[in-house]
Amino acid sequence: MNGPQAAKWEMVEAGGRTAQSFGLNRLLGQIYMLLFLSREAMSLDQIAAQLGISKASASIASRQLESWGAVRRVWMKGDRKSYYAAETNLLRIVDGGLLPSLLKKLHSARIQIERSRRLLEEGDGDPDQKRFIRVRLDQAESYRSKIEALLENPIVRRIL
Amino acid sequence: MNGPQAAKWEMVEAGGRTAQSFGLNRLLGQIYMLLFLSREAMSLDQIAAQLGISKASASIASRQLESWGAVRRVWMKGDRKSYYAAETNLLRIVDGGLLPSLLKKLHSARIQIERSRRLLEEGDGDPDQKRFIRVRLDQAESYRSKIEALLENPIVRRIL
DNA sequence: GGGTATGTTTATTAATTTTTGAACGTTAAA
DNA sequence: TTTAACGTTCAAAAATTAATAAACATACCC
Repeated sequence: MNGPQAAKWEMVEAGGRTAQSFGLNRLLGQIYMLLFLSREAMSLDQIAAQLGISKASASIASRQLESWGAVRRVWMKGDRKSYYAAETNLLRIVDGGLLPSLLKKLHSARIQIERSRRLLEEGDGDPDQKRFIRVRLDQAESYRSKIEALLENPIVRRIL
Repeated sequence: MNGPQAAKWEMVEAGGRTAQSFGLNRLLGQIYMLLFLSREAMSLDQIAAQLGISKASASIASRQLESWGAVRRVWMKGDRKSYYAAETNLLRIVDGGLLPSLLKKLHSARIQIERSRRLLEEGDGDPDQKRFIRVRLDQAESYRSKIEALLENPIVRRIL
């Protein structure tokens, strides 16, 4: 194998391992890295062939990546195939998928804490126990909002 | 079920769902939340009983949490059982497990990029192709180091 | 020492996730 | 209107991960 190919393959494997280390499907990291290191956009067949996987798997994983904004579809004139290209701008990936998804989780965490607080106050029980849970729910909400503030902080964005 | 119990259970379930949404074992979120909302530390038997799981599962998950610094073992005088208590200080969890683990991943990413660059430069191949891969590896390393800088930035820590 | 209460490991089972080939639907060319 | 080239969906197979009971190890008590 020549230099570029060897380097690319090494990165593709590392991408797969990294994805797995975050609890994601290995293919997500592999496909992203493959596209990141490809000069031209690739069709599903090309992706599947390069990675030795079925077209079905390539299709599912590529659309997953697309939904996160990590990859985009490009159309070649005079070709019905759809091609995928990596989004190489980190901020665009962050804004287009990662950040919204984290903010959504933080939002539902807030809703959840509110719901629990309601259950706490509406039901009865030992006052001391109630007081304790109340303090902890407040603490949880305090951390939650700090994390939210962190994600939305312009200083943080500017570092990337 | 009374107020505190209902509120607690609601949070335990939410913790499990949140853990799963990050690709983690559901029990990790459930146990942490159970301990976070418990006034006293809990033994493995208590944890297992409350969540309706085996002691083996409770043991494995609790130690996992402990290794991340999210939970700590406390010893009660005159009791051979080991009890677990939630670490409720977010910064301590971040410093004691989360951050080190992310920094470790970033470190091995750097090693990986270096290895690929070596493979690229040592092997032969089309010069244009080589140049392209080189640019992308540089780009990857640039993003990697920015993320590292972000995680180590004191402003970021101060927000939490 | 023998007995008991622990936590951990292990081998197995159960559940979940990933992967696939084949069926399907769609589009556009022939 | 066929036919062919696609991408997607689906049901089943394969692989992985989670959960368990039982065996094991350890520390403590008598």
